[in-house]
Amino acid sequence: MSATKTIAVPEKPALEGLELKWQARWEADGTYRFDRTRSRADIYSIDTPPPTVSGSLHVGHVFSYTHTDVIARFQRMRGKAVFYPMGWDDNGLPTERRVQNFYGVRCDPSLPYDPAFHPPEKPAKDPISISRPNFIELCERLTKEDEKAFERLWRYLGLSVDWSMTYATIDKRAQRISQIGFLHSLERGIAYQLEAPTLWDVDFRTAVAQAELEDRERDAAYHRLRFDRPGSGAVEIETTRPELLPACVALVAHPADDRYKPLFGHYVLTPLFRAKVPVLAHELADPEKGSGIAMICTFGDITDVTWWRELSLPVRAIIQPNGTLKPITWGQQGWESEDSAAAQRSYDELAGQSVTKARARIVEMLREDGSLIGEPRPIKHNVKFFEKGDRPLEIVTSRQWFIKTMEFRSALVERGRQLKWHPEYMRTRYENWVNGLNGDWCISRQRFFGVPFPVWYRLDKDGQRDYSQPIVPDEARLPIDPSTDVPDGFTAAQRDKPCGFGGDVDVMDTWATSSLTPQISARWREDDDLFPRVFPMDLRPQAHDIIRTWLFSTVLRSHFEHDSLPWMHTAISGFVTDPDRKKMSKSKGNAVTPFALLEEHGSDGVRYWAAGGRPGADTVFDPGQMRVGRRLAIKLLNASKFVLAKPEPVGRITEVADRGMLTRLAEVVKAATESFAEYDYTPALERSESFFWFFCDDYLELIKARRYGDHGAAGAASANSALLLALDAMLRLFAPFLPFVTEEVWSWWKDGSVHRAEWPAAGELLEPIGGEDRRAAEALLEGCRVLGEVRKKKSEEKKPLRTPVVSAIIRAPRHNLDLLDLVWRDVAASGAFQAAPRMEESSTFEGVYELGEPETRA
RNA sequence: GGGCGGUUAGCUCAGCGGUAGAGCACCGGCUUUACACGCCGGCUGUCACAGGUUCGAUCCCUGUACCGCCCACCA
Repeated sequence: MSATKTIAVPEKPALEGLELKWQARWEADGTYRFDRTRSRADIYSIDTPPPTVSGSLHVGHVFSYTHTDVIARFQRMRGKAVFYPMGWDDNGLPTERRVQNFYGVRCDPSLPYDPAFHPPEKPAKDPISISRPNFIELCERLTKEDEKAFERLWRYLGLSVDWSMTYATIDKRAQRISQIGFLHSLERGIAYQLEAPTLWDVDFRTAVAQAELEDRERDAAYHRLRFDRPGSGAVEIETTRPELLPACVALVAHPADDRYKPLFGHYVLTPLFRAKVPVLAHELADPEKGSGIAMICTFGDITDVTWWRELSLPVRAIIQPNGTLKPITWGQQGWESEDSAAAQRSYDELAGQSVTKARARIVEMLREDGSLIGEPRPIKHNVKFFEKGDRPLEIVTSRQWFIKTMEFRSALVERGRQLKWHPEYMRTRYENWVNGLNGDWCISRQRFFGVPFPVWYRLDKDGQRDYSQPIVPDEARLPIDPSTDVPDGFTAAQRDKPCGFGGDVDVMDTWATSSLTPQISARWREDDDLFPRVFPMDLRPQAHDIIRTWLFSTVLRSHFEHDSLPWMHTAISGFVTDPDRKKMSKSKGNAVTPFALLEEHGSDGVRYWAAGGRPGADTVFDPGQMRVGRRLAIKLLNASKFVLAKPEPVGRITEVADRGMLTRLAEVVKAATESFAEYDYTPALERSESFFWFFCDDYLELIKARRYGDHGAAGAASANSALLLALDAMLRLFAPFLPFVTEEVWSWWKDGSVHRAEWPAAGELLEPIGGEDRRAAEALLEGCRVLGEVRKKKSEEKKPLRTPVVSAIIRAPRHNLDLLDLVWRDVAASGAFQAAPRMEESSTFEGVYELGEPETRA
């Protein structure tokens, strides 16, 4: 504990300005600096979520980052050296999109770098095309500014981050570690490259991963189409995507479906295009759906991919990366038709069109042709979208990098079971996700602002790339950019020349970097002293929406790379919801600017509201709770002022009320410590808070007169000593939640920071009174009960509280009367009893109080 | 379709085998030498519904309904 210094209490304590005052002091004093000389057992390390800097922070961030900070502060006070870095997620699509809009530019990788380029003051109407290096410069420039704004907010909120340890997911270290991680995966055979049907966003023109999908309900329609059977009759199928008819390669029905059994192995002709396609059997076909027989196209959805693979079908791909239908010459290899000329005529109407336009056109043609049976039947159904995208995903065949996940699913579930989840039930989300994986993790993106794949390919004499044996750099060279760096043994002049080399043009999925945040912040393969001190880490805090992405991928990478979990605990925050239970978000227009909130309610007030959200629980945005928190902080100022106003004399704690109060506080300390240790910070706050209000409203009122010396020096000394002990402990109990006000009060009478002080222990409160005093605690409550009765009486008679009680009869069981006797002098003083009451033994509780006239004051 | 949470006072939530709790809101009072950014007091509930276990259920079990979320191969 810090030494007591000269007490200096401000005349009018206030919350205003505490945020700026104390964040500056903490920075100057290095209060939250990580001590890297400590051993692993004495360190508590946190894998802080790097917020996406290309958006603004919203109240949800304030909420969940407060949870982490509360835990960090508790661990620090328990004597741990807390490793609490901050990262910025500036890598990836959100930044690209923001840069495009902010500066009015588009990246065109075919353009050369222009060193003289400056973006216009205001974005032009039509986007300016700029080179990839110019584009990346703008990304870096804008994210730097965003990061500054974020840091300002975090400091104002009071996050006890060590600001000397920041990282960004696009910085050199993150690039290097991402590339090392990738090369290790390549060596281990975990990473592989494949040309295959891939989920594809036609607006961003990139592959995306399963984890980045979301379902959205869209209007669609069933179109019933007739496929002729050469020679005899026809088959009718239903489809929501008639524009994919030219890509149809087969029909499929369930093997047990008697309606279609006779057709299996036979051929039918597609309408308009007259392509001969087989009728096949597969168990995924659902007899209940549509007509019970479906057309397989390459590719309309993931089921098509499964059928195509399992039934060994050919490819007839028509969707181009930009989402339009590609030109086809009918009659050639792979595009056979019974009537190529007619097929060509029909298809020419569609080629070059977007999916939507092609659909409208083909429906007209099918109607004219007579192949459309009846009219389309409108339905609503769920369609897969890239979570950041605006148009439904397509499936496009392309060459991508993958990380194996499918064959490790059971090992990954097992890792999830080793991890301690807070709350426990969030583990189910993880297991659902792992068990539901339907393909390996696609980690390559056809974008610009990301970590490049550190590989090159040899070109043969025709200039064709040899993907079978990528050229990789030594680890010492990393990070590299294969589009500008040259592999060993080649010269720059050989780039993209026959018999020369070419660089991989893709960048990594942002999660391929984010999945390594523990390694990045712990400086893996760079600082061999630091890494083992903090890794595997203690805590991963995050929100539940990214269990399937960030949490999963981090567990995966650590499993392969270190054969361990990346951390022991994960604390999952809920969302902030608006009063209608909807998630608050910018896109829904209901988000609130966090800085304004902090200024209005004070950071401590906002933190108080946030700390009321238990791990995992969605929490309603509630300014009312922020006001309650602010009130609590103000109360702390004033109660502390009272305690510190006259802290003399001190001495032995002999009075029953004082001993009872300390006994009760010790219980609170024990309970708070236990729940905090289980990452359940909310009850710790609740218990502390309710004790504090009891302390102010009842205990202080009870002992006030004695404390002023009305009953002699010994009584005053007992009160003062108990008050000081209690205040000291309460400030520390509140310090993780209300860092500003507790530090302010601490500074009035102690050296050093409350945030470096030791977490309170029950013993420090009980030792001065010779151990727990249960009887005193009960007596204190008994005194409060009588005091409450007197207050009620005065309130009912609408008289001031200082109105004297001229006579009283108190009826209660013997036991209670004895207890009351122990604290009677304090009760009499605070209740303004003018005479001793008549105590009557009774099995029930009753108090009869006769009030006098309040003294008129001069 | 599978799963996970939830349903307690007007609102936000705690409690989780022994006669229902807090804060906010509301109503009524009070210049009380820490605080009017305050203090005191009051009002408010078939603890979603139906069964079961138990001496006793808001709490445990089964089912139902509704709300939120996650997952799924939604032609």
